[in-house]
Amino acid sequence: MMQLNLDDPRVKRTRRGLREAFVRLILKTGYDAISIQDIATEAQAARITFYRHYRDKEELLTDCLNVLYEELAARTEKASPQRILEGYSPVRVLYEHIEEEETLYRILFSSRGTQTVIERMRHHLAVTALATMEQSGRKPQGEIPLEIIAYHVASAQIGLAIWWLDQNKPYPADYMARISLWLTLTGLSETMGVTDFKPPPPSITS
Amino acid sequence: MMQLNLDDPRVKRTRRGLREAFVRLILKTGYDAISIQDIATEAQAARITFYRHYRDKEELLTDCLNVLYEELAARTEKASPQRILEGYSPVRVLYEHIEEEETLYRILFSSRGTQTVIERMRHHLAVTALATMEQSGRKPQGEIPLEIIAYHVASAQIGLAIWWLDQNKPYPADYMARISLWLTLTGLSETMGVTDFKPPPPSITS
DNA sequence: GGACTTGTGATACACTTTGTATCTATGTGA
DNA sequence: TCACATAGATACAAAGTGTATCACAAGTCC
Repeated sequence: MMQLNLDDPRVKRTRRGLREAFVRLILKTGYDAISIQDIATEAQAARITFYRHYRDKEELLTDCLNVLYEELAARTEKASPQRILEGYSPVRVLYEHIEEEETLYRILFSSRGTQTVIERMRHHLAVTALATMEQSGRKPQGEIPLEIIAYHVASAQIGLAIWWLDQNKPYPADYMARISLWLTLTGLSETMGVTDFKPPPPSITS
Repeated sequence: MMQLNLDDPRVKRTRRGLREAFVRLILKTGYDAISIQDIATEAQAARITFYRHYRDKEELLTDCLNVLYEELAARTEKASPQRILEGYSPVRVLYEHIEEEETLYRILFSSRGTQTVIERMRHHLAVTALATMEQSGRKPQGEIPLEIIAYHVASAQIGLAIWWLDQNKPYPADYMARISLWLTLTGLSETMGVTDFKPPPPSITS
């Protein structure tokens, strides 16, 4: 592909048009059903123009979603340790960003193919955790919905396992399983021996 | 598509052939590069045979990976609350299963398109968490690698956010952010008021 | 403003892939 | 062995892909 000058206003206009058209189409018909021609038509551009800018749909999608990563990364920078105390934790930044860019995040998170299986596994782990908690007959601090706790746990567990395999299993499976269980049970404060900072148990009102 | 008798040995043979051929090809060239013809050829079948069994690649992929979910779900059933004490936690089952079916899990977890962006976000959150922990100057219990803790936290946080959006935001973002932080810090034991059971801090030797 | 450069649009083409139809052959179970 | 369900071979229309060429329009620079 010949190099285009990304500062040229025509290039910027065209690319933005393609990105926006793509997002509209994904929301309307879903990723897989879209052809290059569809994107070009929706963006009121020639099909060949698409190929001048992107190799395929995948590349355009990445271009669309990269802004999310960059924005999030930039904002998270500012969430320094001290400011966590004031409520500026990276988690909060994440949630705020999702609210702002909800459309793009929906596309990002919308399960494509493989994802559905992971999703079902996570759901299963969550349901299992939920059952265990309900059987214990205890009530959570601050009336936190058990469902949330269950998905927190399941996400951490599946996610860590994915990381582990991705890293080519740098530790024994058995060791990982024990750590995973330990971390979900005791949390960071205990693990890191932090006693000075603890947020209040969250409630939906305060 | 006309219904096929899944008990017919010819059908079973054909489907297994297609599944196995597909897995081989994915590992060799990656999902996207594979055409239906490729799969049929690799499975030594006619292309039309593919269409008799699956609507498209996606459906075949799902068929390939469903066994993972079903196996995992079946095994997790057996991990009752009492047996967690003996080490039969759902997490352990997950890790063992991954070790057994490593090839399939690799395919399942291999990032397709959208996933890479989520992956980068998760990585960023992990790095942020890592930096915070390092700045604190504390050592974790039992010498747990900080990297693992970081990815545990990041996975839980991203995962819970995905769930939240998926459920159409049943709680305010602010509330979710506070819960997410609370859970990662304090863990299940404290949240659920469980004091009677705590596994020992994991070490790589024991 | 005028000349030059660069990006876009229109058209065309070869090629691949898809999804279906039709007919024949072969394996399966009663 | 016979009826039937499934697989293979071949063909075809339709859609999509990726590239080439040329004319035109929009930006840039003096």
